[in-house]
Amino acid sequence: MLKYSKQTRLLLAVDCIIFGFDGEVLKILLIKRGFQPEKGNWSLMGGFVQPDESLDQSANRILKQLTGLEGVYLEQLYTFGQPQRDPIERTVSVAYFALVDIHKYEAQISDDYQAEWFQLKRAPKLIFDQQEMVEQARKRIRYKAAMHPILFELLPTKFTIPQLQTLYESVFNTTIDKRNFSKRVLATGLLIKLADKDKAGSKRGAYYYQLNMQNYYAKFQAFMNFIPNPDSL
Amino acid sequence: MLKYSKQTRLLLAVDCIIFGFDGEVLKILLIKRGFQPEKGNWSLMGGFVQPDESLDQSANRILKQLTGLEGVYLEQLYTFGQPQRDPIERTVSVAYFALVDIHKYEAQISDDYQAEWFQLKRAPKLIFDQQEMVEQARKRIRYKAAMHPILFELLPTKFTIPQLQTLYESVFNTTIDKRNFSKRVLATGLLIKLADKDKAGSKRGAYYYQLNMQNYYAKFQAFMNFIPNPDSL
DNA sequence: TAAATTAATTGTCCTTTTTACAATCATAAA
DNA sequence: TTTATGATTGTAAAAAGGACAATTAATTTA
Repeated sequence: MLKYSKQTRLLLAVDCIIFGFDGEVLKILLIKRGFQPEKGNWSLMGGFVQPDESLDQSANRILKQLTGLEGVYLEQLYTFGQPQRDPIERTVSVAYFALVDIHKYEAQISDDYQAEWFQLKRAPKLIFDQQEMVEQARKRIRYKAAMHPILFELLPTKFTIPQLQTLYESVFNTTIDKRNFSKRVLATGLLIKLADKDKAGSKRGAYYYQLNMQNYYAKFQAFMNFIPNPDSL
Repeated sequence: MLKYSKQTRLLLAVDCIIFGFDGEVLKILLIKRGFQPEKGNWSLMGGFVQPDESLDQSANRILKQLTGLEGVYLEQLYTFGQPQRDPIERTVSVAYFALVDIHKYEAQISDDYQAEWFQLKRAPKLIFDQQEMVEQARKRIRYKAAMHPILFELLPTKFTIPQLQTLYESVFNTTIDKRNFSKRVLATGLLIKLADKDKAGSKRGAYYYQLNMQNYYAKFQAFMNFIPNPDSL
């Protein structure tokens, strides 16, 4: 037996929703699409799955080709397959999302590629069904971040607790009591206090912390509750 | 512009992992594969995505064609795309999982189709990477069921609290204190106590309950915690 | 040099939730 | 009537969560 001869073959694409944090607000990375249709319009990083690569490989390749990003947190999100989602030809797209510390890759991205960070709230309209993809990705990171320590992927190696809190407040579009937040975060045993301070944000300076990688990997699948009232995810 | 002319097209399949509960243990539905390769071996319900149907439609069609099941809880799980997962020809498969009350469809399935229920723990080896699909599906329902009232989809309209507890214990492979379990479940406001009893399980009989559908749909996306120590998902 | 400013850091009390734990009830069978 | 079986219900202690504000460290300003 050689082939499933009577079946129809389809185009398969990968689209990547890349979230980034700069210390202030949550952003997504968009690119000016390089081919027709919709050439020149803002879109997610996308491309077609090649015959010899897995989906994960495809997502990583596309990410690297279009942005230079490598080794970032990347996770399959959902597969979108409405027959008419691409007007040119039926294309099923496997969406991935990535979490990136913006500053870490700042120079690289802006110099070499036509990609640009947009505030998630103020991003331009996207092509095809990509708006829906972004919305699902946003829901997913809220969902995961409410229980798993996933948001650390968006921060630099050294970070302060106020920075961490700003990130959570940004992702969940809420405000959290400072005392309760630091109490909870420290109680996880995920943070190691460092000797030096970040003096950028205040006169007094805030102590840097880094992840306890042992505990981080051990607790990554565990449940925790960083968010006060997670009913509204 | 007519087509993305230079790209390779792939076969796209859908595979369905169907979980069922009979009041005792958690089961999955398998079928004897009807075509080569691996014809006659136990496999998930699968088929190729047709040119004009969405992925959800494809999953529902395949489910109905192979088992007669219709209108059951069906959710996209993950997309599997290792290049060599199908030895005949590269096929990417979008996996779905379904939750079914076994007794409700018992006659239908056994009479009309070559499908059979197996205890999840004692299921035969499956073809290709379907073992991995089942494992992922098992993880997913644990994950979801720990917070969302999804397991009611596995029960008949009328059920007792001991039945519900057996289901949870079966899915999570654990034991739960009876008093605490019923306290929690009743506290959700999801259950309506009925007047009649199920006398099958005991002399005294256990009161039937049914879902309060209002609250059910309202709370389906909400977080709740049915499982004492959900660290081990 | 002192005062003012700014953000970081820390603690307590109260409420709610979770957990551990066992006696009683209803019914059919003996 | 007694017995046996599973269903039902309650309480106290512990843990977690939530509301709430004063103090500290360092720079900037007066």
